[in-house]
Amino acid sequence: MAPETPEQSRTTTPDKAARRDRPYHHGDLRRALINAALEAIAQEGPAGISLRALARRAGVSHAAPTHHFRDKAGLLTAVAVEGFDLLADTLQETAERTGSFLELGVAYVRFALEHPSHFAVMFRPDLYHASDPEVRRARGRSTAVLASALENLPNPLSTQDRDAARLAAWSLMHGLATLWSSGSLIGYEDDPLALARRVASTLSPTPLSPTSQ
Amino acid sequence: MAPETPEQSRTTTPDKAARRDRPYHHGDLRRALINAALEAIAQEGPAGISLRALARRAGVSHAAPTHHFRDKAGLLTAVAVEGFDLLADTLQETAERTGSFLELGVAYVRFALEHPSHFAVMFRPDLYHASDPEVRRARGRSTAVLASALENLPNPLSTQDRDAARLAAWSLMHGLATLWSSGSLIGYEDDPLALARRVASTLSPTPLSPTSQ
DNA sequence: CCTCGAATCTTTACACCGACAAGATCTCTC
DNA sequence: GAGAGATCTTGTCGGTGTAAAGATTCGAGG
Repeated sequence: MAPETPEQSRTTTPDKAARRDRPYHHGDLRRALINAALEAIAQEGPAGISLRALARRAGVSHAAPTHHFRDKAGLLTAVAVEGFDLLADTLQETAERTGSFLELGVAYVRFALEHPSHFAVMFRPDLYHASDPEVRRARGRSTAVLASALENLPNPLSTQDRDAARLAAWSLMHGLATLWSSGSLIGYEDDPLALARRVASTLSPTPLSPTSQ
Repeated sequence: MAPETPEQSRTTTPDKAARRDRPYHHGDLRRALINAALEAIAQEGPAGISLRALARRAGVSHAAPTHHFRDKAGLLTAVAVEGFDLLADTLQETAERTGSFLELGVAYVRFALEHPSHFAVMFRPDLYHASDPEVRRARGRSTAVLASALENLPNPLSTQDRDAARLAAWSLMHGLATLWSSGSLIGYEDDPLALARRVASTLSPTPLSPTSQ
């Protein structure tokens, strides 16, 4: 790595390189740090990241992150907030588009697969400031969307215990996503989304929703 | 803390104090470190523990753990092994005693509640040496017991897709246990075992097994 | 009993990390 | 265009994981 090029090109590769001719202000260090964190978490897990390494990766000094996130937990708090908002968006969109109970479960698992770094942080409140108002808001939105979607859907669940049924649906998909992302599902087939469909069908015996494949 | 008492009392409180008159060899440092780790994990999570703090707690120098566990991940590997063996024992005993599908699920959740430190490590392979032969053995035993127990039980599940049903049962209880221990279940009732019963009943609509309360 | 190798523990050292404080540089508003 | 505030740097401190080398104790074989 030799970023000795003295030309004043602005943001040719804004993500990866640590350029020395960078202007004093990074431009969007906050986002760059979050992105670097997401990449690092995907590779080494949330416990393996270091603020200093992320700062190096973004081409800033080791103390630069302090001002954007108060501390390491602050950075992971931002990741959790982003994750819960993303999850809420995904669930809402899926519920409105398909109206299918099964597809909602699949969407939950798909979120865990497509955003593994977010998912690895969100449900680990010991890693971030769980009582931060932003994270409370985002988490609340996420659970609210999930609850209302399960409420308004044609219910394949035995209506005997509505609360238990909702929690069962959530637990089922969360458990599957967790087991998969922890690598505990070796020996099962290798397509987790197909697994999600088969598992979700166990809860809702309706053969297939006509709204989607 | 001033353990300056020069009396040569041997092991009056063998667990907690860091006594200076301790014999050069600890006696069972390995177990003491694991126990200290379990306590610390229960309080601060697996990410918050430090080998040096555990060594202090056990009253030995900071490098003493190296010989028993190769490194920090080695200590957590031992915790994971112990956890998987404990889980296998619990599940087997429950299956043989009650023969109830519902009770098996409840036992899974109960294990997560009664051994939170073990549970917090077991399904986080980025924290330990997941390919260690001992942990492979213990994990394999655990899943084998679970599989065979679900196989031999009177199946309340739709037999259409046996594999999916087994995975669904596992995912359901694992998800519930995970969500609970991450504190995501605020707003539900406060007894997780009762929750487990209600959730498990969602999967198996048989009202109640007569073998247990 | 005694000796010597191996197991266990200590001491020392090094690089890395998170957090803090103080100063440098840039930006933006009035 | 000047100053206030935001952003980043440099320097520092205690703590941590790991490795190497030395001290102490145990235990097996003479």
